[in-house]
Amino acid sequence: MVKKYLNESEIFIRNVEKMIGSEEFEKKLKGPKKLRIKYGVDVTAPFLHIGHAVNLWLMRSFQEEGHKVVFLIGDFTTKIGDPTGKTQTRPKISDADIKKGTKEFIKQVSKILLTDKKVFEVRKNSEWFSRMKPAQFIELFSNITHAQIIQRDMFQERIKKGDEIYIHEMLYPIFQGYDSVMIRSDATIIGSDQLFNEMMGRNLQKIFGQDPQTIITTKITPGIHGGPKQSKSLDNYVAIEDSAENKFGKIMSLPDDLIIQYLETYTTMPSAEIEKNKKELEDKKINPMSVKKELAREIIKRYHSKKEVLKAEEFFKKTFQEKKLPQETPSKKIDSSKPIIYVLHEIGLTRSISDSRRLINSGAVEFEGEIIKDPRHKLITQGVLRVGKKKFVKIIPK
RNA sequence: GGGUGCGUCGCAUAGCGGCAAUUGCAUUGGGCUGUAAACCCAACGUCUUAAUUGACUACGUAGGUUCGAGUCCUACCGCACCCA
Repeated sequence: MVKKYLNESEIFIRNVEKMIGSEEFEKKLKGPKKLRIKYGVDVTAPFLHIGHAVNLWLMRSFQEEGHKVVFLIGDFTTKIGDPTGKTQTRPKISDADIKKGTKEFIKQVSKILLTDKKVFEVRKNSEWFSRMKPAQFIELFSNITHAQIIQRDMFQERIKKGDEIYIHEMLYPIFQGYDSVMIRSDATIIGSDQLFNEMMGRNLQKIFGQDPQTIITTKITPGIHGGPKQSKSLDNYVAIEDSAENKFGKIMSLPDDLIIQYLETYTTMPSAEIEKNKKELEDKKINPMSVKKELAREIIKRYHSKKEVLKAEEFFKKTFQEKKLPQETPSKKIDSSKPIIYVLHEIGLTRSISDSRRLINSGAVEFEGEIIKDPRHKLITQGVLRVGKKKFVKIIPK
């Protein structure tokens, strides 16, 4: 156990779920050499939310002690397709896409990680895989047995159900594992879904005479509606790229019973203070809303300046608590001769004209604070159009 | 290879030949609130009309029977189970 390390570091205690190879890890940390931390990414989906950020903040804490994060782009393996996901499709991906994705990814990551060359290194796994000859691949595969691969729970499930397992899917973990060998990874911080693949890394590292990497998995919290973990497709995330205002709003819509969990996972608020909040919430001494505001401030300040945090809160107050309209909204030019029902659809506030009609009928459409009930109403003056609680567009008629 | 059953709006589910199609969840809007939960109401294919007016498109795919087909028939595709 790395009790020592764990006890010293709150970020560890709060966020780490499991650690494999902790003894070696502690030894290495005590040694003179700086560690190499593998961070494998799929740059075809350059999208990070605060759930991903938990891992990144951990990496950051290592960087601050001089350890290096190796940002590993799985460009070669992307072409195979990771069976971890549900989809079987293998999109063809061009070098240009990879370049673009990498740039975007690093932009988002740099909100958290240091990108100084001393502690940040970018690599691609095509560097080694695309140079390997068939014979070398066979040689690599000969290190791993069938039984080792199919013990993976996902494969077991498929076997039970009588579903197919394709050869390339079985090879994927080997590729990902070999990456650890090639970059001489000392540790990697991952979500538990990647555990199997990274274990393969340990296997291969041992075979190739290296110290196996330590695997650190982090705890997962539910998405902002309380259900499953944050993901893009479920639209239940707070993205790193979201504006401060947006982050604030999303956090305020969080169910009450997640407040404490979110404080622990996504903020650096001292544990003692969290404990205090928890108690006061339980005893109903404090309004959950005010704790939630605190939560929002704490999360946002990790990604934005103090000024922006204040601005976001101000925005929230004005817009939602005092029901005033926000000053800053996207603006769109519209054709003033068209009835509102069409305009709504054209500027993307509604799905279809029928949808516009429904929303108008249910009183969801407001212009400058006045509910519009007539679908044929024409917008001839400039102003803010609002649909539902959250959608605003400033319109400029012409 | 042979047999049986099944494929319906995101998921799940109903549908004796007259159906834009039931119900639950999810979603969206309104109310109550703290852009929380719970709760109440409503909507939930597209376009059109002053108006549920009118039209078009939908029940795995393609044909057929019928005034009329999600519902019956045939073939195909996909899925599940059983036999070999």
